[in-house]
Amino acid sequence: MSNKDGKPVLMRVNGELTDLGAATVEADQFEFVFPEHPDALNVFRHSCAHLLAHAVVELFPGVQYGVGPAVENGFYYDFLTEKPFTPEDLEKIARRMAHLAKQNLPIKREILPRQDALELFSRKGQFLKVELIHEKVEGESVTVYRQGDFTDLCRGPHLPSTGLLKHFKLLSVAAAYWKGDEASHSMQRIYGVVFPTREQLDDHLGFLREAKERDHRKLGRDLDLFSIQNEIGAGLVLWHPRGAMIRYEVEKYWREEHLRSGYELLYTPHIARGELWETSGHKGFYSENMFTPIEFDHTEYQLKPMNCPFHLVVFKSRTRSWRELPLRWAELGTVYRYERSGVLHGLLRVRGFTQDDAHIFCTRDQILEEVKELIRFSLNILKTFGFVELDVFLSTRPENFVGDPEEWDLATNALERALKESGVAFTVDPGEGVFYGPKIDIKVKDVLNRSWQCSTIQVDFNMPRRFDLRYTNEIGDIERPIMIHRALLGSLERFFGILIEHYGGYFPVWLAPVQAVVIPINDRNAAYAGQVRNNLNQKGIRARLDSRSEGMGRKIRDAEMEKIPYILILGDEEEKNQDISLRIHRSGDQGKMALEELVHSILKAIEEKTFAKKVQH
RNA sequence: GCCGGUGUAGCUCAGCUGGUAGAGCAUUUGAUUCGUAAUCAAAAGGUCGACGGUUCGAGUCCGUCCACCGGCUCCA
Repeated sequence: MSNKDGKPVLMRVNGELTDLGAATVEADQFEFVFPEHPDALNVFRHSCAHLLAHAVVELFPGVQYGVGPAVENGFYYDFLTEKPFTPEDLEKIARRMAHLAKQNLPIKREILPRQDALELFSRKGQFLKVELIHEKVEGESVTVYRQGDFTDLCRGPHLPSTGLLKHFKLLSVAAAYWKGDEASHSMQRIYGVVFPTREQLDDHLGFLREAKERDHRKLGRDLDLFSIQNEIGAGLVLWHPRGAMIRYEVEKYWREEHLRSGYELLYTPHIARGELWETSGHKGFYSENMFTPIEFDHTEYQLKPMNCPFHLVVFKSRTRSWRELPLRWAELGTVYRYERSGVLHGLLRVRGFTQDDAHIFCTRDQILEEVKELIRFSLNILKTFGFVELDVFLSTRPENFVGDPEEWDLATNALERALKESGVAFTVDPGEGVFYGPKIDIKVKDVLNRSWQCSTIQVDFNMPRRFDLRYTNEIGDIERPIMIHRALLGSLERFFGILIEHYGGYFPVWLAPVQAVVIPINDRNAAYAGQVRNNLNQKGIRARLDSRSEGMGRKIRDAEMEKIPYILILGDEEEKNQDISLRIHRSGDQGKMALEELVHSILKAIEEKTFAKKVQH
């Protein structure tokens, strides 16, 4: 079943992965790489992409193959074809791949003179490859890999033979542009996964199933949290009572934490005059994402895509002293951005959303401390939601930028130092900064180890200049403040989507829309059950009474499916002793206990923002 | 926006080559009063995504649009 037969599949020579068959010269360092080694996985993927192309070329004569790399979770290969592939085609292709793998064809590296390679691919009608050689290959020799009758332009390395590719699955087919260019050919991209062992493949397919089960669009409907409907419009979210409850709790926590950390809150309108967006520059560089202006009273108004201009205008509303800085202003500001129809995706990509925005106005000298504080603050809040593993990126000056390179350096150094002094590991993303300044991005990892962009911290010299912001410094001179933009959760909609998937719909008690359900076993117990429910409500616990004329089993089942953390079951025995029987979702029966004991436990879980836990007697 | 796919009851899905719509779950009502994941029965529920066309007749064929899904590109 597995490849654990002790045979190496690659070599590492002087640190570089190479084919087993490669001629070795003067190796200072040399080791064999076995299938189980993580380095081998990308090669498995890449070789499997070749196998895919091999099968497609055999089955569909006339198809041109483009590029087929290994990617994060598997591999793909792009094909230029008259007719798009159908799901049945995929099955057929997979069968052919298995057949070719079974033949255990040797995969051979060959170096051809440039001219020969060009002729070879021209003869086969593979003009995309000819294009690639012209564009990408420098020098007079071209490396190709050959397996059976199939030859592909490739740098390698590859597995020694196709026989190792046993555990793969083709997942989907989608369109992609040739070389990512919208103006170029539309290609058919086939995605697949491959692993050295059956076990790993099964694990991965299990992961995909799990991810599908957790899809926030499905859970949002099943748990009645939110909807997005045609009648309202694409990308516009309706928060149903249960989703709204969760949002309310998130917002409450968010506000409390901000007030505790020296922020003040702002509220600003959803539209503003067109001139504002000219001053801010958004009309110029952001117009693609802005909705068409509205005109009334001979004045143009614009639905806001950003909150920052409003905050700048508040800053400008009177003179500011250095003694006031830093000013930390936060707003849950709802913005509207036009997104191309094809990119909308549940709560993760919408057209109207509420940013948990904040702008910090400070002096140059304060940037470092403010950023350090922002990092601490962000990590602390993300941790509350169970996001402990993070990927942090520092994005530096892009090619197109505004402002003074010296300011850029100042800001970039401040960000870098803040990260280092905070002891946060990070990766530099060169040239990925916003045009007005460098930024720190924080991506959280959810329970399925998937990465989601949430927080962003951006230093901005540009906006304060455009709005001519000033403050008076210690010696009475006028200076321009620096602005730091930051979103922590990103947007409430997006963050909600991430939370739903992270928790799989099983929210911690403080967020659970319904925290407890009371189930009377018999109509005789209905009055007592009502009392218990009221008692819980009075303690601030969101409890519901299930008084339907249904069996207990049914009510329990429904409560479990609704993912209600605490299920209280009351029959004659409980009523007699004035206690309750507790069931915790996913954990089952917890036995009888006094109501006060349970209330205490629930309130503690709410307070500590944890999941429902077994009660300690 | 682009490429491909999809759109039938609140949800999941049947509906053959055009002849006038069906199941399970959910809902409502009635019966049932039950000890840790589905009690029984009945009823109700759809201008078949929208608009236009072909046809004696369209859920089914054609066109346009809308939305959703998988991607590309872009992004909170």
